[in-house]
Amino acid sequence: MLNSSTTAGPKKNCTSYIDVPDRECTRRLHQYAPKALNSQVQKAFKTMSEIKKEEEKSLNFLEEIIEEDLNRGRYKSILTRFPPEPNGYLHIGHAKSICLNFGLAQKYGGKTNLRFDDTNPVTEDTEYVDSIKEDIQWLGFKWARELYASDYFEQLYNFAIALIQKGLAYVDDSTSEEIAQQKGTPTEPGIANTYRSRSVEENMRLFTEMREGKYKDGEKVLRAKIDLASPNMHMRDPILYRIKHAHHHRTGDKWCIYPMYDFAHGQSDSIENITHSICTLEFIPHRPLYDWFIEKLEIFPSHQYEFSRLNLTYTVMSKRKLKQLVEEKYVTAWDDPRMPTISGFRRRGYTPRSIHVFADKIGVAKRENLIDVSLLEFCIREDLNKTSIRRMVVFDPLKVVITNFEAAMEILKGENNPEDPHTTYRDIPFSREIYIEREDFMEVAPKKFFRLAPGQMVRLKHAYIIKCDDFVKDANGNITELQCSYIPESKSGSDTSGIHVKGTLHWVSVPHAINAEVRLYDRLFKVEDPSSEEGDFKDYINPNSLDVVETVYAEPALKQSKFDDRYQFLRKGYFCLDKDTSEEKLVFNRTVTLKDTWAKEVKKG
RNA sequence: UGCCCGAUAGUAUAAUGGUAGUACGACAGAUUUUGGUUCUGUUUGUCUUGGUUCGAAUCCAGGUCGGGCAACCA
Repeated sequence: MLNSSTTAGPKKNCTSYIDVPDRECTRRLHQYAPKALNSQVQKAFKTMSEIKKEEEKSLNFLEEIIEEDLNRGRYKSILTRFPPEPNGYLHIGHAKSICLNFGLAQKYGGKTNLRFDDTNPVTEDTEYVDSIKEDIQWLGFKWARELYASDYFEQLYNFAIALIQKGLAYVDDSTSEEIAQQKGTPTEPGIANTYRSRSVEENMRLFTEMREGKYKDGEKVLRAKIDLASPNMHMRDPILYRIKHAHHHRTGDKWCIYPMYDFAHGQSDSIENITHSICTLEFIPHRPLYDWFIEKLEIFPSHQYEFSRLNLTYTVMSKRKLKQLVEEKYVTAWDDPRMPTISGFRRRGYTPRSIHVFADKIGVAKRENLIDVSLLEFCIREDLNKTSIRRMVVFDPLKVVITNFEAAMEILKGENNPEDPHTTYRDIPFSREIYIEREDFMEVAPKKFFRLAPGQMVRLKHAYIIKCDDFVKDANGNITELQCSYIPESKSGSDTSGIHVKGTLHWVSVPHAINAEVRLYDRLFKVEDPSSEEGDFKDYINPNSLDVVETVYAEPALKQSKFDDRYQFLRKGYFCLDKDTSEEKLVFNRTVTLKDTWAKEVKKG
């Protein structure tokens, strides 16, 4: 017998017996290593703990479930599905679900079906089917099979017949108001009507006639016979089929009865042998029904698991609200770069990789959340910093004359991407007249202003150090021109001047500049969580979410811009070409700004 | 006031009875020919009250707060 005081704690497995001294050792290292040990030991210690972390990379609750199912031999491989209703465009919340469903299958060597939940013909359209497929493909995922709930209409109809014959479904002639009333409330049980006791034969006849089109919309429904007193409202004889004489985008006019979500989704999962049917939290109360159909029909037991949907600060995420923004012209379209739709992010310049990383970083859990949009911005900056092509573009020009520059022009070299060790270079023309950003000059500069001011020096990126000798004002007192001298020995890459300046400015040569339009986007809403505010969410729309600068001045290399390219306009932000670009005009979208600690400094005063 | 779900730094997310950690943010510093990047450091947390236990974020009970459910929507 072991001493109970030493064995009482650890249970479950014996490794904790070993863990205790190990943990104690780790604790001591934590306590003493930083001060007592030299840096090399600290480094080694850190590496070890990092390795440990790699190995112990924790699983989210879905991964845990799947691993257990696989380990226990419940399934040989997993099959997930992404089941959108084609009644709108996909948003970043769907991207989370897509990354989850496809990502889980990839991780565990399984597959994922794309299944359109097209059971309501009046809201759905092929336009949406196409956009959904495009968005998933853009994210880089491949579905195993492209399926439609409507493919199963005949099968689902037979399931309904089976329930009727088991005495588990009946045709109800009540109006929707009557049904709602008879359902009771969460605190009062529902009451049965006379239709509930119809015979199997009568139900069979009536349901057949429903299918044949003998009745008008709303005249009859098929209901499951479960429990009108259930504390779960979804179990109070839910509607299975309703009559809709409507044209379906795939089945045309073949059907005039359509299954409800609850009668279609679980059975579709079952027909496809989906092992893990993952949906959002609001479907939790539907799960008993999902299981009830599977049990009563004795079909493949798919299982439903729920996770919390994504919410992002300064935007809205419901299809209904997004639709409203489009229809009421608060934005130009579903793919307006301010929209949180996948197509909006795509047009704005987000990369699939940045969205994958984002989806990974936010994790998966079952609690309500509101993710700070700065995390998404971090993800896209991190990606674009490594991959984007650097260019110089002046948005608000101030002319600078380099008074001692005598040549007509000089060609300078600029690296296309300093983050890339194998970077290539482009030519940048330099001349006597250049534009700099108006905000980069101040007549009277505060202490920490590292830019141009009378008598002050700055470096022109990829070029020379210049000194501001004088400035010219017009009649209204506006500064119209700067007169500077350059230091010939200070050329980038071969600077022998010995001069050190704190500021570096982007610029373009006046005679070589090309024009473009840039569209600067800000958050769509003024408040973090528009949906939780009083009144209409549209009252909180940011009126300055779009700032169009019709003419900016860009270095000539930008003339060769391609739609797939991503640019960093030095000191300005990340940009990409917009589809509104024409022969006459280049149009760029600002994907995201650069981090700007100077702006913060200024704000602080 | 029925049923269901949830609660860990500002925001997310780990720790599965034994070190409360990570990321983003914020702040400070170093580096920098982008006030970018990179690097370093600092900051802040287990909803509450009891109980079980040598030991509780974790298990149990009560409470509080948040969310969902009464569509012929999904």
